[in-house]
Amino acid sequence: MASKYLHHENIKFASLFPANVSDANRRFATVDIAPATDYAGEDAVVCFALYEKFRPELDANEKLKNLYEMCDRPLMPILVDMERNGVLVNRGGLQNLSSVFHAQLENLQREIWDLAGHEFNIASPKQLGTVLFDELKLPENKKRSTDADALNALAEEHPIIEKILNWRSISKLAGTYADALPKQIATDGRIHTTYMQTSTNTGRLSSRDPNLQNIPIRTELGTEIRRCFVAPAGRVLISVDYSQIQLRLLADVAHIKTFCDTFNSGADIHEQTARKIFNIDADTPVSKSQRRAAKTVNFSIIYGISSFGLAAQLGVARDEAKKIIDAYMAGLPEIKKYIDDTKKFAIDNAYVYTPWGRRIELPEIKNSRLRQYAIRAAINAPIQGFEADLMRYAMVKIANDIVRPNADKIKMILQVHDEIIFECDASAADTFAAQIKSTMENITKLSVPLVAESVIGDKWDK
DNA sequence: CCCATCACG
DNA sequence: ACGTACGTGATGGGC
Repeated sequence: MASKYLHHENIKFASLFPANVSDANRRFATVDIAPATDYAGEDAVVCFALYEKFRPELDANEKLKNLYEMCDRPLMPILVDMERNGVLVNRGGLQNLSSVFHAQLENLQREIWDLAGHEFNIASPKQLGTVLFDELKLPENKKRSTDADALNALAEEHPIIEKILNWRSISKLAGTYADALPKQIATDGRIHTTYMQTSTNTGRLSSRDPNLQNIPIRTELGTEIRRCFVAPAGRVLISVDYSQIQLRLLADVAHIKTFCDTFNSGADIHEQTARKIFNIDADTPVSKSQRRAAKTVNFSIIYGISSFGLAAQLGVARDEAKKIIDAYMAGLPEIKKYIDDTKKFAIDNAYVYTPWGRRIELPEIKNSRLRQYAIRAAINAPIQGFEADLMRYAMVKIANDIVRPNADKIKMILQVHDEIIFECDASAADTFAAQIKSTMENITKLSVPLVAESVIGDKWDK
């Protein structure tokens, strides 16, 4: 297959004609790619200033059209540029990791087979289930699941569990990244993903062939994969990400006074939440485990809470989780109102809006079997969708104001939902990083500050 | 081809 | 009584 970045027309079609895009979205594909400088001028600022005030006299279709003109259409040529730019990859680094991973997998496999008493395919959930539940007689869960949650619950039961978990995680890193990514490196030494602008329900982008929005970071070994994404000699990578953006947007969208106060004062939102749900006074320190639990609770709100789900996530009894939720809701009445109002709107209309007018369809809310799922999606959609609106507009503004006028010094190369990554001349990195951070923080004015953090390095390992 | 699993935000 | 956290994409197993 020819390198797609050499074929401009193919990139355009890859970006705009995703195979699975609905007919309703195919109109996007008919738009000519035009220079982004044609869009998002003063009109856009006025337009979004109106959105921020939720002006009821603005017609919803007019808002949607404006959002398209300001955020979605001008983003197309920017995504084309990002796909053409690609990201430089350290092929040798990935190959070294691959060798290390496969050696570790061999050793772990031998140990696992010894403990099981025979050879079997560890990657097969069916065969693994037979070994764990039938032969070793470990306690079964209801679906005989062998996923990480299920295995962690069995960790004390048998030494084989820890080794399987370890094998699984290394197998993932090897198969999906260390082995697969080198095959995607083009003749210029770079990986050129394809960004999908119309494949998510919320307005986020997605990335495929390969997906560069799920490069590992959460484990030490995973970070080694990420460190293989590099800058050429004399250049650096700048990563700028929004800090806790979804919780900030929830605070704004749902008008949660105490959240707004916390963010405006610069205090730690998860620590404040811990004080509320565990009733800790201002003079007593919040423990790490209390803060971690509070963080889980805050996220559970964004995703649509249930005491059962929270109990599973926190590893506590269901009535304990219910007590935590009750304490939380009692201290933050606006959250209950936001959830109730959003739920009612979604059930009545089968869609919800973001503050900037992006309309997110929820047809499954009419299906009694899928309704609960759709209600949780409805609670999350205005927040995740608003994040997407802000990111799209930030990308348009940064492309217009910073990247295009300095195309010889800086390129936008990646986007990962709340983060944008640039490659630029090392000598100019500090200046550009400050400009980008400022553009992102001032992309709109909300009742909470938006905070962005930048990291500069010769590798992508913020 | 679907499913289970797991990488990311 | 029921099921039970939002949004994605890639992989290998197994029918």
